[in-house]
Amino acid sequence: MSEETKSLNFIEQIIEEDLKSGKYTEIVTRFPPEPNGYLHIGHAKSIVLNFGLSQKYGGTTNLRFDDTNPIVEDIEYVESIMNDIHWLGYDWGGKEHYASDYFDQLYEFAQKLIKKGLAYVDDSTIEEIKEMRGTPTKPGIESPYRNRSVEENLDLFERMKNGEFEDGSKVLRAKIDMASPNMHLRDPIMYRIKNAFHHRTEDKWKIYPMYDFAHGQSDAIEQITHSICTLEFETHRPLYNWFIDKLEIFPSRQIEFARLNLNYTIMSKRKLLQLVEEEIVEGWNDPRMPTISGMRRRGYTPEAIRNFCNRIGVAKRENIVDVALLEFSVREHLNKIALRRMVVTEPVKLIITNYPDGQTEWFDIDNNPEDENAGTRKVPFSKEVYIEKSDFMIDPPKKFFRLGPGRSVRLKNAYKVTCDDYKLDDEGNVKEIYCTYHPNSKSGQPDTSGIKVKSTIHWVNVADAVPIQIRLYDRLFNDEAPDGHKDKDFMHFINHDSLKILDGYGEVNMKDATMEDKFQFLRMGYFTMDFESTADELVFNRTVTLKDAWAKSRGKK
RNA sequence: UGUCCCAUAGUGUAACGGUAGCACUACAGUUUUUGGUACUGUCUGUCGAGGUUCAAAUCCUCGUGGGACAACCA
Repeated sequence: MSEETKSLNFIEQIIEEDLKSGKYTEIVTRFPPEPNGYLHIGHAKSIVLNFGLSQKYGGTTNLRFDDTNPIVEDIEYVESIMNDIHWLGYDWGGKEHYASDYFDQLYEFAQKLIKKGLAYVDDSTIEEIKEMRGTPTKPGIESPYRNRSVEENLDLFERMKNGEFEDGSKVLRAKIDMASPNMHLRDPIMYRIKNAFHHRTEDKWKIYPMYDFAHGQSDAIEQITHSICTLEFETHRPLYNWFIDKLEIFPSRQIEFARLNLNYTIMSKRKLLQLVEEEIVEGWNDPRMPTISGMRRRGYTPEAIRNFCNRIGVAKRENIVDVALLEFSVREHLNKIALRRMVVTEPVKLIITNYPDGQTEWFDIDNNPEDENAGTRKVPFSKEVYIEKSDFMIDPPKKFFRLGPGRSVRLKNAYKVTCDDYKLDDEGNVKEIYCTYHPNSKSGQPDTSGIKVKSTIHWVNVADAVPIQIRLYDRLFNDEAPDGHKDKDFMHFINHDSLKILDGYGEVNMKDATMEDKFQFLRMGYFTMDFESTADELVFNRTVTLKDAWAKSRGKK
């Protein structure tokens, strides 16, 4: 709430001016997805922007499905989209809108333009229209059908609607300027004939409006004050305004901002679909996908995604945001809410030779040192525990703080132990580690052992260890800009080691985990329970690693 | 040989004619029973050339670089 933190993006500035000048007393924004695919993190930016604006300034945000192309759209997508938006924490007042709700109104708008002599039916083929349009540097030429009479146009247009003509045989065009330097003003197509089944209007319509003759008009009908879209629609704006002007409808204002790009990530719906179809990933909700559903399954929280979207800002310049910022945003949130648990991902058995056979101690351990309200849990400890394979080295370098022959370490919340010996299996891997423990180093009590340790490691009691499948996800692409190469396809940069599955053990409390619970597996990262978990084996997805100075310094060598 | 948009540390984003700041990253250090967290510090920036002005990241001109536009897609 402090004054000095007030720094507005350019859209907020526009809105504040409109509010201050009295142009509007409250604002109406909209989020207008086409129901032809799943939402991804790029959509999240738009959602957070639009809903955030109406929350901040007072007003509403409509959810409107831009369903003007029945060929590619489906009810399945409208449901997933609504689900994702709700999960992100936004609500659209219970009633979603559809461009298809306005088809009758749009038809009347078109008739109005025809009557004004500003629209005409064109019988040219798709190729002819393309040919006559010219190029950005060469003016187009006018269609021979351009000067039909109002009566003829009205009649033809009605017959188009009635289904008298074949797909592609006619279109309705706005009569503007075939020589305009803006291609979108060269008599843009308003309606095309499609004998297709629409998921909502079913067989009612044989003609469907194009984006340019549906979007702005829908905005006007809903009295959207600020219609926020991405940069590629910039050149559509003159047409958007032309229709408002000629139709004399509510003057929504289109404002464009730069879409989100993330390094090591692709955002194109088409390419994401390819990953799904070629089974590079398991589906739209694969935890490696940048889709909302994928990130949810990966363990991201709505808060983290919202914070990320607010942090990246809104501007008009092209940008490529570092995924590190996304990862920071989840860690930041998960650090505060995730319960700590001890889970060993690559188990090696550690046997405490001087610990009494058959004895078990139960320690009270904090669920989350960052949150005193998180309470404690009881964790058993006895003679045999599992520790992480990577926490022991036969011949450790001097910067290695963990266990090795003759070295000591603290078992988290338990005792300090000193390694006396180890045993290898047939392949030369460490199979068992033998230690003595120091009873007077018991956690929570004055430590009189005199033993110095350089690190504390996590462990899991063997007797009641819970088998856990651990899915470690890495980035899907090895290249920072997988779709930014002219000579190489993005598929060339697929990281084929993006999923590693391990079978580990969790402390006894892991039995109580339920779907989508968030944990920090101590020293390993943040994890969430996957819906593929069964009674026999719990499955956990790694959302993100902890920052790991040790791993990083090793990686450099 | 078009029209439109854009240009600030490595990345993202502020500064609206008056001290170039914030976050992330990277690197150092302090604390730590997580090599986590927290905290401290360091490195690094106004695309170029002119002009206007007491004063320019900001306004103007010209360059340079990047992007969008030629679906009966959105």
